[in-house]
Amino acid sequence: MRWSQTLIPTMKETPEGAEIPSHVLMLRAGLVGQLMAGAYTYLPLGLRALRKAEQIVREEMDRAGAVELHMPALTPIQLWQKTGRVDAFGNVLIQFQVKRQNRQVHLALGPTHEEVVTDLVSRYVSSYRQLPLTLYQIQTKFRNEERPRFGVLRTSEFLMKDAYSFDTSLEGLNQSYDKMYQAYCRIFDRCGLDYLAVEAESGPIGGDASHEFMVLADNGEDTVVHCAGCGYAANLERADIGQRGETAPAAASDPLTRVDTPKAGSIEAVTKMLGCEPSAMIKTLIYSADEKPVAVLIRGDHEANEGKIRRALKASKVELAAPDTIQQVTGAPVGFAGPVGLKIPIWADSDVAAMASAVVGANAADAHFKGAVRGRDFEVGQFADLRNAGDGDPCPRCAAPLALRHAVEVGHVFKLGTKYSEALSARFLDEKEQLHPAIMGCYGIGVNRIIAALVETKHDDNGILWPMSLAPYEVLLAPLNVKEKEVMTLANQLYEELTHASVEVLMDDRDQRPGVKFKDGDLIGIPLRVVIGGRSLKDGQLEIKWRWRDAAETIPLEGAAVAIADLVQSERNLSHATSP
RNA sequence: CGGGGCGUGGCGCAGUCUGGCUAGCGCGUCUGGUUUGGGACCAGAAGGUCGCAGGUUCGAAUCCUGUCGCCCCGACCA
Repeated sequence: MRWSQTLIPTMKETPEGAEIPSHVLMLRAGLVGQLMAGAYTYLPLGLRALRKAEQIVREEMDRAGAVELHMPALTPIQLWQKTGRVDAFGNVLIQFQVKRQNRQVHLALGPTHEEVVTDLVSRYVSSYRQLPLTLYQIQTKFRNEERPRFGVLRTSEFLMKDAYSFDTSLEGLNQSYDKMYQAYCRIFDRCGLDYLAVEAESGPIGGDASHEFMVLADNGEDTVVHCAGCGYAANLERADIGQRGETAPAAASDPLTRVDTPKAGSIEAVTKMLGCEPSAMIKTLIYSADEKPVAVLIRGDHEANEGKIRRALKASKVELAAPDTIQQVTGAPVGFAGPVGLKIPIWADSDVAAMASAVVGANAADAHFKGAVRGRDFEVGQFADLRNAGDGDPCPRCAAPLALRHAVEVGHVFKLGTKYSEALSARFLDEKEQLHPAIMGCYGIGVNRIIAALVETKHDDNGILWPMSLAPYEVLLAPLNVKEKEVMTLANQLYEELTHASVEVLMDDRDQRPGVKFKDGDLIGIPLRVVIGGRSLKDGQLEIKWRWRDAAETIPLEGAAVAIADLVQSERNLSHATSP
């Protein structure tokens, strides 16, 4: 492609509103353009990178035995009603009605396709002989994000590879899952991403096992917990915490004292007023577990984890109680709950066990207790791990300190079980003529996020550092002065030769000064730059430079196309190990 | 949904507090010329409903009311 004939609107300055590197660079390099919040046009350069990521995903899915199909993004609302996900998705599901002759048709844009694919399988699969089967598609998904952000990292419309496996047994599911897991590793390796496969919460979608593929990045929305000692890695939502000293509280001599804490309904306000540390306080959170109130005690400097609470209580639904429930249960407004005198079941995080005496809410407006001692002033029904891990907490496997890191989720695999196959009657007959729901797994990759995560993590001060596998073009041909006949004759000849050798070449044929071409070239990050003109040409040489190296080299003009094509080929063959 | 910030030629900004000539600056664009190894220089030119609507005023980019949009923090996120 000749630069003058395509659209690569590079920008010298950072557009207003772009803050994180991927957003800034994708806009500045002319990869994407914004239409509105959460909706971006993929410009020619960005689309090429996206297509490359898509193709890598497709190749590895095919290699893993998955088969591609394409389902409609337009779906009937009834399908979502059958599985109860109209409510589960809520405002995220984009719904609308259209008129068809004399009736209204209620539709939804697919945010994911468990329903559609399961419905499909229920129509065509009826025998164990047809299973296992893994179907996938690469398609635009629609989710009405409450708040799109971070440029292309979180948008309302995005390209997703979604795969669904159907098996006759749990062993089968495990095999299908492992195949996808391995395929994901190959995909992200080929894309040159530094990723971590972490244990993840499978969420209300159901299922018993789940992994997320995370690219570590400071601007990532997710938090993962990682143990450098043994390699344990998990999403913060899911991360277990190692053994904590559940020692009995020291016999405290402090009396239980009621103190006035007017309007201090938060940990921060109380610590300020009483001059104590958050770690000397106990937060008393009133949850509604399957509609029944329960108190959960968490040390003041810790964060409650609803998933852990739900599992500990063996409840199917847990949420913070409504203010009026709290008022009714504690006799106080939100912010002043405490365990002393509470009549509902009391659970506590393990760390609460080791607290000698604590500051707690007094179950009365504008009041707290100092010197509350477990066993004397209140009792805890049961202890469990109910909080988020923190930096330095012990690893659940090896007890080494855990580290918290931000990350971008690029892929997610999980075992679904039979939730959808039961709801939508995707059943098969086994060899004993028994009817069973298919056992499902589902596997997603955010294709746009591959690109955004790559840019986010692989750049320098001058621009993007594409790996060969995702680069919009492999070679940037830069004739320094397009008005010199000799230079352009050579450039055109090289362009033709390289193109015929199946090298993807972008030729900067703009009538611009060298500085402009170099700056733009670095910004868009094409791996190999070939300069024609100037000093080197006088000596019968071309200058070549890898984007990620500081120094340029020269190669003889004679046989240059072959030499460059060889360089490109060898770089293509490398894994990401040597590219950035 | 709560909190904060911002809307002025294609891009980045000043001007708004304290209303007052023809709305400026840098980049980019166009024309002509000189240049050509890290975002050149000279001369000339085009390009604006100051987000939108209403109000106050002799007079509004500027003050008031409403509204739309974008960004950030938080809540939410199968």
